[in-house]
Amino acid sequence: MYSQSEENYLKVIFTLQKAEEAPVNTNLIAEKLSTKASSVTDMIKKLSAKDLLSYKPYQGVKLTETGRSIALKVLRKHRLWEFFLVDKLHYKWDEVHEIAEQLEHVKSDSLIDKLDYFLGLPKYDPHGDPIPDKDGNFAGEELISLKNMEIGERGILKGLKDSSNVFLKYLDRKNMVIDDQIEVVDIEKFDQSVLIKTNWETFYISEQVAKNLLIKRMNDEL
Amino acid sequence: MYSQSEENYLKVIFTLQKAEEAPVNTNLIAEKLSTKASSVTDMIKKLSAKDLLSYKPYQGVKLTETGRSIALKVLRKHRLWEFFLVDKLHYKWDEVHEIAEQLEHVKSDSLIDKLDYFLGLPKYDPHGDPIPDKDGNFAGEELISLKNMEIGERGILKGLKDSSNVFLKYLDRKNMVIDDQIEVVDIEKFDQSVLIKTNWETFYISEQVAKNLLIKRMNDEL
DNA sequence: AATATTTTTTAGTCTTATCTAAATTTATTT
DNA sequence: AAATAAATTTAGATAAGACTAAAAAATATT
Ligand SMILES: [Mn+2]
Ligand SMILES: [Mn+2]
Ligand SMILES: [Mn+2]
Ligand SMILES: [Mn+2]
Repeated sequence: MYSQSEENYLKVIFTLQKAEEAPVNTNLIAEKLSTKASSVTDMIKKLSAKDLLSYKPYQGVKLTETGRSIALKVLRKHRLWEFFLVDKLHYKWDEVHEIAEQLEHVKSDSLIDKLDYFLGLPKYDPHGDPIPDKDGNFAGEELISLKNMEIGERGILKGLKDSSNVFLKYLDRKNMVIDDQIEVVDIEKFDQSVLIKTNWETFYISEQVAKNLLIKRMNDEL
Repeated sequence: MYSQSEENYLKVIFTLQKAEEAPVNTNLIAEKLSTKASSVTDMIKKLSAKDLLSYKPYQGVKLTETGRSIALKVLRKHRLWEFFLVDKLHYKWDEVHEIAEQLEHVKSDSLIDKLDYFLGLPKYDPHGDPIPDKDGNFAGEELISLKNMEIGERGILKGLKDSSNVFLKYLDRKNMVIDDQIEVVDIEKFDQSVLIKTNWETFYISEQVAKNLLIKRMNDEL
């Protein structure tokens, strides 16, 4: 069994490792966990001694297979609980993260699989993030940032790069939800803002917003 | 916000205080929490400094109103989660306590009320223990121990004094569940064992078992 | 190549919650 | 009323996880 703190480190390192390919550095981890670099070094040593990650001083860390599989389990729990909170308790998508941060640490071999079944084996959490299954396999669709789409292309909003509450609330105000169809109508040369057309309206979003929307391209042949 | 440890102390002191009326003594708390008396003294001082209980050295402790209301909240959470685990995830009643011990410490003002509503505002947990409502009010029925019933009396099994897994499994083997009707057919003079009649069979239970079954008397006029 | 800056690690401290062993207080016997 | 036993508290230690300040290593700049 691993402590809450250990689990949080593994989870954060996993997501950082996913984003950048290189070894994950101390300061980044510290920032994501709102702690200090020295604390990170301490914990890194502990996790390294337990063979959950490999670590060369000053060279950053990389999860081992064991470390990765623990991180995936925590992520699975986090996302399933988020789904539960939204789908069954009718929370809004910007209200569930903090609660899931706590629920993800509940220890029980059977609990999460029973919850998964109860929820109908969902594939994505309320923010469009894929939920790893029992064996740690993701629903692997390659999503691209809306920023990388060209004029005329269409796709479906499937996930978010940024899931901060302030961004979630912005999307709420724009009435944008996961699974919306989106078409790129125009891209403003000056500031890279994007004119998009949803099922209901056509409006501009900033480059920063476009960057954080993950789209599943629609192949027009289907 | 209170730590898990603080919440566990308050909860245990509350239930002990309920059983015996006198101030709760150190050793009892230590035993219930599987810890040492010296640790209990330490924590007691901390809780006393926070005005959650009153404490005179060597004289045991008594919860303050604040302490009591926190204990009730924890109990409410514990029992609602147990209900969720049995009713929605289909756990058996002897499998839920350990998981609920963890879930009861999840912090969120809205979560437990939403869960309560989702579950249909249940009044009793799977072991027949009353679930305090939002304002800390119990469903107050006075239950009596089956041991105190007389020959010929009838009643309904509504709760257990002992909810240990070994007892719960015993009841499973006897096919006894909450809300069963029970009639006292005879009481053996020699060892106080009780011959009871349920809807399906008639059989003997030991005095010790009788002591731990809580019955709602059936007033025959209704 | 030498210097300056940034990143990371080490050293030492703190808090929370435990523990063991010893001292103290209260309760029970003789 | 002593003496003995039991319950409780104190004293001192330990472990996890965090922090600040200082040292060391790696990068970047002149
Ligand atoms: Mn989240
Ligand atoms: Mn999410
Ligand atoms: Mn329980
Ligand atoms: Mn219960």
